[in-house]
Amino acid sequence: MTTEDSEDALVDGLVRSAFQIMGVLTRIAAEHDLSLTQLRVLGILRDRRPRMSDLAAYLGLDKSTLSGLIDRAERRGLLARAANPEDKRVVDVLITDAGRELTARLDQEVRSALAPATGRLDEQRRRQLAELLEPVLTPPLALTPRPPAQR
Amino acid sequence: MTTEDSEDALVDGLVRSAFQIMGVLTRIAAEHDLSLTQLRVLGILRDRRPRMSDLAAYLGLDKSTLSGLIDRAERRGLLARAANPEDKRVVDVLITDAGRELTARLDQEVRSALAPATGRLDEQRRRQLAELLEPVLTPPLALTPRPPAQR
DNA sequence: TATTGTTATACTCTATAACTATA
DNA sequence: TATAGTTATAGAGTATAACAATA
Repeated sequence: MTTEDSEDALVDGLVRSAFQIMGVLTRIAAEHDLSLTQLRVLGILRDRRPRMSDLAAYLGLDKSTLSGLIDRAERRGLLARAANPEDKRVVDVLITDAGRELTARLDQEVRSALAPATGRLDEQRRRQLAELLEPVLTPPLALTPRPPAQR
Repeated sequence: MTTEDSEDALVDGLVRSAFQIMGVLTRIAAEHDLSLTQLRVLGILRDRRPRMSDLAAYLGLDKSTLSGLIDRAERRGLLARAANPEDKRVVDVLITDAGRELTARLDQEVRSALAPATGRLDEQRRRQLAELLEPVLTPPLALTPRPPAQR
């Protein structure tokens, strides 16, 4: 118990914190009739306008799954589909003003909900924790540009 | 961007790491035909034998949801229901030997999958990160004992 | 009466397979 | 032929409501 490997201890902590964070995100999403995935999509679209297939790949979902997901959010006016002029097969996804407003509200609620937890560290430790987390994080896949050659 | 509040930066990092960890857990669970929740239940049952209602509350799920979840895992022989002698209404849930073996394998796969990420920190920093994470973590609800008075 | 758990129902999430349109 | 996306279908996850058994 006291003999735990530093790597094991870190994985335990990361997994526990992941479940805790997901619990908060899931609850807040549900309070706005959103699924966790929809909340995540809104967050992604805040500063990106990907095509369906790239978004699906980024989320690790099948294209067909994303179709339904986008359908439901589009019906609620949170995001929209748009034709891609360069390739008529492609459908781009973008956030609407309503979606952006909701996302800002969700973002605020998440920060408030986590404040009691993050507030248990002082300013310096918070910064230190964020810094130590950085190298562990996978860089977010770049969804935006589209290099003409490889793909 | 450089002017970000330390609390905001920490929340961003925690949320990103949560999605990353959940991605790994979901993939590994799926490779064994398990849902993320089932994987989590197996992990919980490793050292606990809760009643249905407590497990549901701990997971933030409705009792009816848990019934189906336990049904499917029980059909696969990973866990079992048992009558509670003290209260005939109660159903306890426990892991089977097969469930325990699978859980150990899953645990190993998770650690391997995360090794490239955690390995980006040296021994000392790993320990430091785990320590800083500790105060942020909600203590896991005690599922085991059952104080006779309150509850 | 209140609590524990299951069942019936309905909707969302998810993947696979088959399809259409475009490249 | 290959790629992008949708639709049809089916199973799992989820909650609400109604119910049975027990307290």
